[in-house]
This record gives sequence, structure tokens and C-alpha cells, in this order.
Amino acid sequence: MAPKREAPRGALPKSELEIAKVVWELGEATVRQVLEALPVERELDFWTVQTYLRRLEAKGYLAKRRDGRNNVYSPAVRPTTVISETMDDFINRLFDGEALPLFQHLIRDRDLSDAEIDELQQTLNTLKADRKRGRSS
Amino acid sequence: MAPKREAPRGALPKSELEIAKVVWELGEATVRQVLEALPVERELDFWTVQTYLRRLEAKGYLAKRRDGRNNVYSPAVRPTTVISETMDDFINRLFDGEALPLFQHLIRDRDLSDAEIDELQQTLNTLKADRKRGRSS
DNA sequence: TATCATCACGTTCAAATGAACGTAAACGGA
DNA sequence: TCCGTTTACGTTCATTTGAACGTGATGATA
Repeated sequence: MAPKREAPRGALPKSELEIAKVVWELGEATVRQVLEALPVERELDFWTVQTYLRRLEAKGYLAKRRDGRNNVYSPAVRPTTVISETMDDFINRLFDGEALPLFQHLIRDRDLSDAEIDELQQTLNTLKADRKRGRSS
Repeated sequence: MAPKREAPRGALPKSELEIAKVVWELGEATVRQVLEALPVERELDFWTVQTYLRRLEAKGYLAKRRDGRNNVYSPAVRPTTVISETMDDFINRLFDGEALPLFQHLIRDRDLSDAEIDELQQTLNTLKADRKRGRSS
């Protein structure tokens, strides 16, 4: 059965993604908790954060639970899913859906440390090995 | 001397990027040429394309040259620069500026062919070798 | 040289997005 | 139990983005 993407859910806008990320990190959070978890230089209003959380819930990205007088928000869609969708969108837009050119650019542009390069090679080797073995799911 | 990023030029919107990419591919192009270079299923108006090209010029991404009655647009900023900026913005938004997690996600999520994996490894090896040698710009 | 098609430019318009508020309800401490 | 504080919800507002048009100018062709 295909993974069946519930709804296309076109890529999240900047600000909403930013807020969603905070919720992901915290696991679940109230408006105030999100506000406090934001970097200090990012001076967002309590109300603004509230707005984004509400929108995220309306779009189906977050679930809302009541805890006393507070709303507690938590992921309704797995973060990795959202990240994948966002990356897909990005790759489609910039590289016609080809991952390879993105890699090349990335490798060349970002100053990767030697350690990071090693780590990447490691990952690739592992992936390759896994491929040879079980080629399932 | 530092590369000196002229203006922050916050990441291009979807549609404008789409049009800019066409210009990059063609090297330079008139409105009509861009329109015709777009995939057929993308039914954009002549006027709409014109608008985006104009905006891109206003933002400093494209240069405009007159050829008879036509405007001919060409890159005013190197495409690779724009791509880098766009990627930076994306990585900042989604991965706090860390390239590595992006790689991991990418490697795991996109179904890379064996050949692609090989190519990546090749690239990494080359990069590593180059590093050892001249470390300057 | 008159005509017709094409083009540039300014302008417009709706929807999405970033950001914020006012009010009324709910809670905890005095 | 009353008061001050905090929160939710609906609502609003400006800007950006996606998309398109009308008019006047321009050039090729008859």
C-alpha cells in the first residue's frame, strides 16, 4: 500500500515552520513555552506565536489538547514526514527533483570539516552495505 | 577580501525562482522565449512572465538589455550564488544551519541509485584530496 | 508609408503570510 | 470569595506573492 499522503499540504511558510520546529523539539508545548524556547533575538509577540500555533493546528500539523486553562500543542504529523515533504518541495523547485546536484552543490559550498566528510562517507558505506543485503521495505 | 554579499536579497519566491531558472538555462532570453521554455503544463500568461522578469530585474537578479523592441534578460548575479543563498536560507530554516543533518535526511529519504552513491563517494574523495593539497582559495 | 501584430510599462487584484490586538473567560493567591 | 493576571479566540491589518490586464509605443510587412 502506498504511503498515501493525507493531503498535499503545500510546504509550510517560514514562520510557521519555525514555530512547528520548536514544538517538535519540546515534544509538546503551550504558547508560552514555545515563546520562551525561541531564541531571544527573535522577538515575537505572545499573540503572534499563538496565531501560528492555531494555524498549524488548522492545517493539521499540530494537535491541541486542553490542560487546565492552557492549550498544549503536539505534533499531529511526524516531524520527519514534514521535513521530507519540505525537502521534496525544495529539491523540486531548485533542482528539478534531482537530489544529486543538490549534494554536489552542498558538498562544494558548505565548508565541511574533515570529520563531517568522514561521517558522510561512513553513512554512504553503511547504506551501500544495507542495500546489498536486505533490499526490502 | 570577503565576497561581500551586495544585499541580503532574501530568498526568491517560488514563481520568480522558477522564471529565473529558465533564464539561467537559456543564458539570456526575452519574455516570449522564457514563456516558450516553460513546461507546457505550466500555463502562464505572457504578462505574468513579464511581471516576474521585471521583478527579478528590480531585485537585481537579472539585467535587462534592449534588442530592438525586445527586452533581453540575463543573469546579473551568478546562478550558483543565488542557489547557494537559497540553500543557506533553507538549511537555516530547517536544520539550524547544519548541513550534516540535511545530508543524512537526504541520503536516507531519497532513493539514491547505486550509481549515485558511487558518484557521491567519488566527489567526497576528490574533495578530501584537494583539501590535503592547497588549502587556499 | 500605412497597418497590424507584438511588446514594455505601469497598474491592479486576490490570496497567502507575517504580525498583532481586544475582549471575555479562567485560574491562583490574598 | 474577590482581584489581578494570564490565556484562548475571533479578528484585523500590512506586505508579499501569484497572476493578469490596458494602453501606448514600436517594428516588420504589405
